[in-house]
Amino acid sequence: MKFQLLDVSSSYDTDGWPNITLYGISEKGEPVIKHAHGFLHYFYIGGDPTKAEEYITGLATKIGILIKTQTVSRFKPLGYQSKPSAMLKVYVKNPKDVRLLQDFCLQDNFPSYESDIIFRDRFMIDHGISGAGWVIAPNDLHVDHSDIIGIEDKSNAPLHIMSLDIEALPKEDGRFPTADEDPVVLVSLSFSPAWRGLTDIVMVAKDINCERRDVIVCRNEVEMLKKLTFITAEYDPDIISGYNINGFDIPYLVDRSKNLKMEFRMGRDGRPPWCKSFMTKHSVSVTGRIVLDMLPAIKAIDKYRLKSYTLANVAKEILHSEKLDVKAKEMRALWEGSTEDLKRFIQYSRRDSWLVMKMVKDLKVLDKYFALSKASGAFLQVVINGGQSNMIEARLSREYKNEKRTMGIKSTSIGMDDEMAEENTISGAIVLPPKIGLTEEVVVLDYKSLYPTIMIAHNLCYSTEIIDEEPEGGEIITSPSGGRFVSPKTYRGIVPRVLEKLLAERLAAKKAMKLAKTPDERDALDAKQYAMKILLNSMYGYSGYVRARLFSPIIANSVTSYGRENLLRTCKIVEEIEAIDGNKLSVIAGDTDSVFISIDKHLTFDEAKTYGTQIAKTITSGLPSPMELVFEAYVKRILIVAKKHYAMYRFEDPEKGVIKAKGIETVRRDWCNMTAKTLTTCLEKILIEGSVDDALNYAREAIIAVKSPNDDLIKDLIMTRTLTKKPENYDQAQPHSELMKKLTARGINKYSLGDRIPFVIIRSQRRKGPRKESMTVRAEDPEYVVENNIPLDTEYYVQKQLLPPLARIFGSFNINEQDLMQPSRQQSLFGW
DNA sequence: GGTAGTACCTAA
DNA sequence: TAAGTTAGGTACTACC
Repeated sequence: MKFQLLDVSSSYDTDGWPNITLYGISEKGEPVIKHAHGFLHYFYIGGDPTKAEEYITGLATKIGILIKTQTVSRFKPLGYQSKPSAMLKVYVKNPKDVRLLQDFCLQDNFPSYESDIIFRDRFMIDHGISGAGWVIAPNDLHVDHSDIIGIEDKSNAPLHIMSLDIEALPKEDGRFPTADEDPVVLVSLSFSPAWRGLTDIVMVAKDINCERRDVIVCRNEVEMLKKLTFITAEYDPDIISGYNINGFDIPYLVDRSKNLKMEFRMGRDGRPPWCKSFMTKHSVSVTGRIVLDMLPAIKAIDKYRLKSYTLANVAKEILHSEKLDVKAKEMRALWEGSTEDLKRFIQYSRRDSWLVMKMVKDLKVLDKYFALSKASGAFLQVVINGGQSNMIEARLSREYKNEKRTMGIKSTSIGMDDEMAEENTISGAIVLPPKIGLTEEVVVLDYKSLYPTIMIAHNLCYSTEIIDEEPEGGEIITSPSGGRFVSPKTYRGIVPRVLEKLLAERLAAKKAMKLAKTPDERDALDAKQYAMKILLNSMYGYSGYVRARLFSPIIANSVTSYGRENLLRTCKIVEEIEAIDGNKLSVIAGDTDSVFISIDKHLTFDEAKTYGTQIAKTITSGLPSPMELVFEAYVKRILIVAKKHYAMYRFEDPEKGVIKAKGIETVRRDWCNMTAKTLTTCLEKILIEGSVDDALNYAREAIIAVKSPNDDLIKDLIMTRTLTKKPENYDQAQPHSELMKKLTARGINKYSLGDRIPFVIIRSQRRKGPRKESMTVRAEDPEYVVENNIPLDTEYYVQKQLLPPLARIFGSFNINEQDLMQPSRQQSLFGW
C-alpha cells in the first residue's frame, strides 16, 4: 500500500529491541499506521578500525551494552579525499546507547561520526524517505523495516484539519488566567472537511439549555475536556491548528488536565501533547499529527511584517475579516451572565477558530511546508517548528549517504560552539558608498541567486575544499579569501550538484506555473518553487553557521569574497563601458548583488530595459556559468539617504510605477505611523511629481498638526518595539521595557517576552526641576493614555519623530530643520 | 560636548 | 535546551 508520511516515532518491543512507527495518510485521506521492526541504530568510529574495535567492544562489555561492529569504507565529512577511509560501523540494540558511546569515544580520543543523528532521522535517511514523502509498504500493521521504501510523488494526500481555540476564565481582577486555578470554559473547533456534518462547534463547560447541534453542552470542565479528546479521536485530524496554541492553548490544556487529574489524550498513540518552551520559542508535538501554530507561521512571513500580531490585527490586515470583540475583563461577566451574554461569548469563541481555519486555507501555508518537507527530507513538524539548518542537514544527509560520505557531529554535541564561533569570523558582503541625494533615470541590475551560483560556478563544497589531501595534478581553485578547492574535473562537489538541481527544479516549476490549468495546480507549483528558493538561499548561511553539522568558515568566507570581488568587478566594467548610445553611465549604488546605474538621458521604460539588458549581458558574458546579471527595474527617480536607505519610483513593467522605500523610517516598525505617513507623502511628491516645494509644504503642515493632536492622530503616534528580554534584564533602560515594568505593577500582563509592545511618549509630569525625565520612563500604554486623558509630549514627536527623518530627506535639497519649522510658505528658493 | 556601548530593525 | 549569515543606520544612555 501507498501512503504519505506525516510523522515517525520510535519505541521498544517487549524484548527491548527498537521499533519504528510510521504515521501517514492514504491517497483517500485515511490514516495509516505501520510498525517497522528490525532496524538498528548505529554510528561510525574513525582511525584504525582494529584499535577502534578493540576499544569499543571492551567498553560495551564493561558497561553492558549490546553491539555489533563492521569495518566499512567511508569518506570523512569535510575535505577533498581521493579515497574513502576505513571506519568502524557500530550498531547498538538500544538507540540511546549511540549517544552514550559517543561521549566515551570523545573522552578517549576516538573520532566519531554521525553519532548525534537521532534514531528516527537515521531510519528516514537509510530508507530514502522524505519528511512528507510517499511510502510503499506491505498491508500488514507490523512489517519488516526493509520492506518500506520511499517514492516520489508530487501530489499531496487529502488532509483533515482541525483548528482549536480555548477560552480560559481570567481572574476576578481581570488578570491573565493560570492553569493551576482558572478553568477552561469554552473550546471552539473548526473542521475541514466537516465533522458529523458540522464545520465548527463550540463546547461549553456549563449545563445550559441549548438545542443547537453545533453547541456541545457539557456539565462541567472535566466532561468538556473528555469530550474534546473524544472528538479529536473520532475526527482524527492530521493537522491541529490554532493561534498561539503552542504558547497558550495546548500547554494550558495539558496543565489543566494534570490539575484535574485526568488524561489528556491527543496523539495517535493516545499520549498527551509534548510541550517545551525556551525563551520566546514554544514547540508542541503530538504523535502522529502535525501541530500548526499560525502565530509563528505568520510572523515568519516577511512580506506581512505587521506592527501587531494579535489575532484581531492579523485578521484585519491579512484576512480583511473582523474578529468579534470581547475584552478579557468582560469574560467573567459574560460567562456568569444571561443567556444572551453567554451566546455572545460562544459566538466570539467560534469566530476565533473559524478565523484560524480561514487563515490556514487562504494563506496556503500547508502547501509550502509540505513542499519544503518533501524537497529537504526533514519531517513536516520539524519544517514547521525548526529552522533552515534542519532542512539543509536533512537534504545533505541523504546526498552524503549516496556518496558513502559521513556527516560530522555538531559543535554543540561536544560543547565547542562558542569557541569555534570566536575563532572563525566570517566577512560578509560589500555595500558600495552610494551617491547621496536625488538621481533621475536609473537602471537596476541584479544577480540572480548570487551566492548559490557562486558556489556552483567555483565548485565550492565540503567535498572539494582542500584540507589534508592535495589533489594529484588538476587545477586548484583559490577564492579571493584564500580558500582552496579542487576543480570539477578532479571532483564535482556535492553541494554544487544539489544547488544545480534545485535551481533547475525552481526554473521548471516557475515555467510550469505559467501553463497551470487550475488554481490548485498553480498553487502547488508556487509552493514548490518557493521551497527551492528557500533551500537555495539557505546553503550559504548554513555553511557559516557554527552549530551546523557541516560548518565551514572557509566555504562561507569564499562565497562572500567571490561576491565582493564580483560586485567591484561589475562596477568597474560599467565604468569602463562609460556610455551607452552616447549617454554617460555611472554606478550610484550597489549592495551585495545589485548595481544601480544612472544613465544621463531621459528614458522610456523600453529604452531602460534595452540598455539594462545590454549592460547585464556584457557583464554576464565574462562570468562563469550559471552566474547571471539581469535587468531588474527602471527607476525614474531615486532619493538615496545613506547605505541601505533609499526610496525610489520604480517600474518593473511600463505601466505600473510604484514607490519603494528601503531602510528609511517608512518601513521601520519602531517609528510611529505619523512619521511613516508624512514621509511617504513627501516622498511621493518628490519622486512621482518631482515637486520638492509641495513636499515641503506638506511636511510643514504635518508638523503643525502634530503640535495639537486630535484623537484620530493619537493612534498614529504609537510606536512599537519587540521585547527581546525580560524587562529586568536590560542593561540600559528602554521605553518598552520600562512600560512593561509599569504594566506589571498595575497587574496587567497583556504582553510577554517576544511580543511587540506599543507605546506613546507622554508629557513630563514634572512641574519644576532642571529638565524633564528621559523619554524611556515616559513611555506609556496607549490604552491607558486614552482612558485617563493623559497629554502626549508633542514636542517629542516634532523634535524626535518628525524633524530628523524629514531633515534627512530634505537635506539633499538644502532644506534643514529650521526651514522645516518655518510656518510660512516659501516659494521655490531651493533650486535643485 | 564628544564618544563608547546598548538596542532595535532593516537590506541583502 | 534552538537558533542561516554579515553590513549598516539611528536613537538613546552613560560616562569621561
